[in-house]
Amino acid sequence: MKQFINVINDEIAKVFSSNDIDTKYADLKKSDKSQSCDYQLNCCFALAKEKKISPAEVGGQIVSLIKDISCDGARVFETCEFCMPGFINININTNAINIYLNKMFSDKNLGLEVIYNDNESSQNIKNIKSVLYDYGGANIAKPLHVGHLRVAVIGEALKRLSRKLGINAVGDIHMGDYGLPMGLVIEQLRDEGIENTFTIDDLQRVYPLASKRSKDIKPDGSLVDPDFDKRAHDATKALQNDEEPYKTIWDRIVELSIADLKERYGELNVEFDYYYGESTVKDIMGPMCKDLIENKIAKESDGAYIIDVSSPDDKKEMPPCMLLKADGAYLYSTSDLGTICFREKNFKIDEYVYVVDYRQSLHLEQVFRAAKIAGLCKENKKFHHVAVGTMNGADGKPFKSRDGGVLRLETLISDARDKALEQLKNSGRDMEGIDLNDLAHKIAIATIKYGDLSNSPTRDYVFNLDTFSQFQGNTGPYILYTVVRIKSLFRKLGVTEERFISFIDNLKTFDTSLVNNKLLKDISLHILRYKNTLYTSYEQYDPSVLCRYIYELSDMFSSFYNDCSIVGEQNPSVKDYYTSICIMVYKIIIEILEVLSIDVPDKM
RNA sequence: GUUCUGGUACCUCAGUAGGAUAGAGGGCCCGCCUCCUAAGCGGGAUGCCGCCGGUUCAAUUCCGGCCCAGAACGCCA
Repeated sequence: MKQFINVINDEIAKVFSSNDIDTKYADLKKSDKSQSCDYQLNCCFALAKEKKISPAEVGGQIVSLIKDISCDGARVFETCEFCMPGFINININTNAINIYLNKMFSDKNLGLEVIYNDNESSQNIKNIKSVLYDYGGANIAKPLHVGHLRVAVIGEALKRLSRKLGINAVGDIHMGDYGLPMGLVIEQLRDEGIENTFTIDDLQRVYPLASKRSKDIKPDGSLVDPDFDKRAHDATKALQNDEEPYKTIWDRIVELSIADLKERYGELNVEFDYYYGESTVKDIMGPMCKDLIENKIAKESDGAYIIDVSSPDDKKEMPPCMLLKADGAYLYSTSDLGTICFREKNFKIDEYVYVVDYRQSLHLEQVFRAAKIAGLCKENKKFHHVAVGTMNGADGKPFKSRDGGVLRLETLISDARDKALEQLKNSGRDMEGIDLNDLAHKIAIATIKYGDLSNSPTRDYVFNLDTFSQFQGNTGPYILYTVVRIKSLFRKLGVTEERFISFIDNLKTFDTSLVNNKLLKDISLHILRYKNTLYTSYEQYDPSVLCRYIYELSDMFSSFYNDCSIVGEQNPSVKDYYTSICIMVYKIIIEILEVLSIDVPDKM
């Protein structure tokens, strides 16, 4: 189903083409001056130049050409006039808006269809039918910290957004589950004699201990415990050869860790389809490297093996991708390339999206190029790196715990929960029969996730719990509050989901002269931009577009809520109209919160 | 050193296919509950859009240079 604004643009384009005006100018823009008009057409300057007449003359001609256009039997423009120095200002007819709203909400999918069948989506995403999101990066045996928050939350939202648009999307956590850290942990567990009985708490305690033990040096620069470091290396190698008891211990580590990760990510409503890790590709890397060396794709350099990934039309210098260390050991790039092999073999993917810290931009660029050069995937395979910025503290530096260490995600969530609980208690509201802890958790998650998602993914942002917890402004709690108020209205009005459609049906025939409310018109026009907003968000890999959209919608709705008594409205026809506005706002916000994977309580 | 990213209100940030008086939120000041959740709503003050040049009828937006901040740059992941 075509979007309202595109329907109008198409009508304008028809008129333009039969009057020798380039149809590219049939492009309505939301007006910056929303007080005076809804949309504007900015083509007068360009056309004036083209046709060598004044903008005013062009404007006058265009106005007379388009002012009477109609769609679905309804006149589209209420007003359409030229304004100096060169704008055409347009007000949309409310009746046309209501007819279109009815059409949109009568469609169970709100007018969305599969993106690659859609004549409105841009060329570069049209062919995308399946996307794999790589967005976890958690490490086995290590607790999640704030650094894991952004990628998880953004990745999950992008994955769900794809699905909303009919694209087959899968998420892979791509765990760090192999290599030296494993050897360190295993040896430490063995030293403590708990290699068969350890718990997840033991693991999280042991890792920093073992890491420190292997690195501690004496004043003269030599290791305090060289034996331990060597044993850890040996254990790592033994594990790679599936030797016992290392294999059994490692299996237990993985099992406990995945269970814990599922629970932790679950608190954030983040779930992965696959818990693959570096170990998944351990048997792929060897043959892959051998093959690349034999085929001269990887070349020897200072004992190591590298793949030249530079290209003649590079504007910047592009260092080679390193495949093997001089001692023959694998690197990050090796496992990333192995992972591409694995995914190509086991999935049918049109685009790979890596939601990973921006500091890995160069590394990933090298890997993507190397994969193509090495023939691990097709030359035209699409790779995209969502270069995620860091979450900073008030000082503008990466967020730290109070004592200056890495802040655990758990701690962050529990701080937010405490804050929510405190706010609930201070609100003086009747919370009879409500599970306060559950509610506080929902608010906390909304606070944290929305705070993160509402910022541009590729930029650093300042995390401030006090700001994010507020009920004013573009915050999670404010959005939740808006939805909860609408839910409360539905209870008062006796409106249930099943009855939504009957109210929507009334829109078709509603006598628009009964209500002359600019706010309601703005809300309606905003709702009609839903599809376009999802597309923009998808094309830009940016969930903050969705946040801004529902914030604006919530903001307008709150004003409406304040201005008009909905439950108390006397005219039944107007009351139904108000109700349908509530329903539409509610549905849109709920759908987007589902994409952002933020739960909404019934009351708060 | 090379390359990348950013510099917009006191703070946190949008925005611009070049265009009409540059936008939000917080904070600050002033109003609004006999009425659906006031954790809400309305109003107000606040800007050399980093600096200098160029292109243009028009530049915060495009181009060039510079300054400042952060980041990446072969044997860590």
